[in-house]
Amino acid sequence: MVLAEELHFRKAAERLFISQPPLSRQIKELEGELGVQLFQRSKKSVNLTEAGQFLKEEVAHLFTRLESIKRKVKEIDLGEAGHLQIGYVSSAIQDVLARVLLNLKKDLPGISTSLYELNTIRQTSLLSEGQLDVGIMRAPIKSDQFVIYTLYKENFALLVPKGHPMIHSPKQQLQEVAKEPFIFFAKDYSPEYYNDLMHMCNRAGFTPNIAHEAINMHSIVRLVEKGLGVSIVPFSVSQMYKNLEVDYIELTSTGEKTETVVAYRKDCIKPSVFTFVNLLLKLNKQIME
Amino acid sequence: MVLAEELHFRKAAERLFISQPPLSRQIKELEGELGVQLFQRSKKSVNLTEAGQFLKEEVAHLFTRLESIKRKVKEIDLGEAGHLQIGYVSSAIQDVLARVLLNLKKDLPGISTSLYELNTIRQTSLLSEGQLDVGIMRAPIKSDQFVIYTLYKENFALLVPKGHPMIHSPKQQLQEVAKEPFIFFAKDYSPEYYNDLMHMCNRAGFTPNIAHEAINMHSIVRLVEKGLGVSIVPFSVSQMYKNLEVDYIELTSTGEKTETVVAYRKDCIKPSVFTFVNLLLKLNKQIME
DNA sequence: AATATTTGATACCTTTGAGGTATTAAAAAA
DNA sequence: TTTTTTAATACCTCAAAGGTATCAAATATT
Repeated sequence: MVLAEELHFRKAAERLFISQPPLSRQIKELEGELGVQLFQRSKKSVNLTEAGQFLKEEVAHLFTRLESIKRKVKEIDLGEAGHLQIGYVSSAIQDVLARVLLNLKKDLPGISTSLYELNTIRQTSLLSEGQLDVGIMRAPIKSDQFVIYTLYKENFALLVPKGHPMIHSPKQQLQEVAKEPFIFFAKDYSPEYYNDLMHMCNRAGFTPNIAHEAINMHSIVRLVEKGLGVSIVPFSVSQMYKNLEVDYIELTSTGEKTETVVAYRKDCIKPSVFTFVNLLLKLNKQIME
Repeated sequence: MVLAEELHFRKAAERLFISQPPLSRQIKELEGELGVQLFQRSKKSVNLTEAGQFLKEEVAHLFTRLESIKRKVKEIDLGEAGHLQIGYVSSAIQDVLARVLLNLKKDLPGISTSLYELNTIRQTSLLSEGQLDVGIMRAPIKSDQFVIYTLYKENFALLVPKGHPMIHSPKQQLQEVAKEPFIFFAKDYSPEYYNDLMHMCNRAGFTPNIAHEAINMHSIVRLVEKGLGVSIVPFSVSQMYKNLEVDYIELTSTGEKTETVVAYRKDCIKPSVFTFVNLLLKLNKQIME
């Protein structure tokens, strides 16, 4: 390349900080290896042959490309580039997640993401298989192969259709809806969560009449809105569905709390995962204050 | 690359025909140079990091690209690829040229061409400057810096409008149109050719009355067709404009001939030029027989 | 549980080949 | 004619690529 630019053996050798003879030899060897004459030499001048001209242009492109690859490799290593497979539960407030993604897009455009709405069980298994890089899900997580950070703990809320008599009741205790049909998360789909709710009801002294089961938060709220029953949901869900015809009654007295966490594999070595989780924790902290 | 494929130092070293320790060192040096960890090593397994995975894919592309570049360089060297700047005079039969280009397109798609209709003078100067690789033009060429091959020698023909009385004349000598207006190639545009025609007329005992000058063959034929005069053209032109309302009277008795040649620079080193000229001469010979 | 085997890393030695020096032949400049 | 400049050649030197021996840790085998 340098000789192709200089078209002068001595000057090219100078630029390469070597002496002229080794350069002459290098070029000869290259031509021998390709089986193609690249330079037209005479005592008075050195010129590129057509093949040499072509090779010079192409190799210049290769070098440019190689440099950009090296830059990107460095970015990936620093967690400034990469692709993330992210899972989240439907009940998690998507507010923080959306902010994180906007921030990433603005400051670290090298990081791209794929998002999957998945329940906690599915997320843990996909994380284990390496199909998922990060999961935003609901505690407790039994496995010990994950690094887990709490995003927030919150009370549950009783979810009732708008105009339900209980909102005028003075005590607002869970027992008051013991006789009403309940809408739960499907048991085999999210057993931990199912059990949580069941225990709450039992402690309140009744076994709920489960009229319907659903597999995501949106369906539950819709069913309640249509008057098909009541449900118990994390209180933050009230932020997600403000404009629907439902009411939320925070269950402060039960003492039960639910915890949303972010998790990734202990043996994770994708730098972008750390970038993502750090940003998530930072923005989450800001929102919590 | 080999380690990224094998994910096993010993096996990779084996494939590279070196022992394992130097490979370990090479990888360590590469990682040091990039400042990025590419492999996740443990005693039980070797894996690519995200950065390593990216680098592997990109470098694989670079290698593929490099191979295709080497192939093309070899093709250029063998005259099987390249780009040719070709000049030709408007009076040359384009039949051979068209056949050459079709043959090239079919058998040597790596060779692309740019065609320029130019007079002999312009072609010789562009050839000298290196703006043109090959010229198809009319002899004589004065310069000694070209390799020149004769394509064909031919008689001139008197070009007259269809129905001109001379076609019924028994002798068909040039003198018979001495009084008629002539259409010539512009003198400063193609002086050699102009002089040729002038000498012919002089030898026939008259000085032509030049009513119009034109700068390409097509214009001349059109002007004659419209009855604006007569002209003298190479006989092969009759093959090019068969369907126009003109007649050609071959001037066999004058003894004057015109020669079409192909030329390129003596110091030409573009292999595709030789491919082109050889093909041109071969096809021309076939046509002449 | 004990032993054998396999793995990548380390230390140190060997040798190849990249680079340097001296010089030449030919062309260009003085 | 002399001097300078250029790329090529011959030969030498030494750095760096590769090899050998070995280690420590993890598996596999007994």
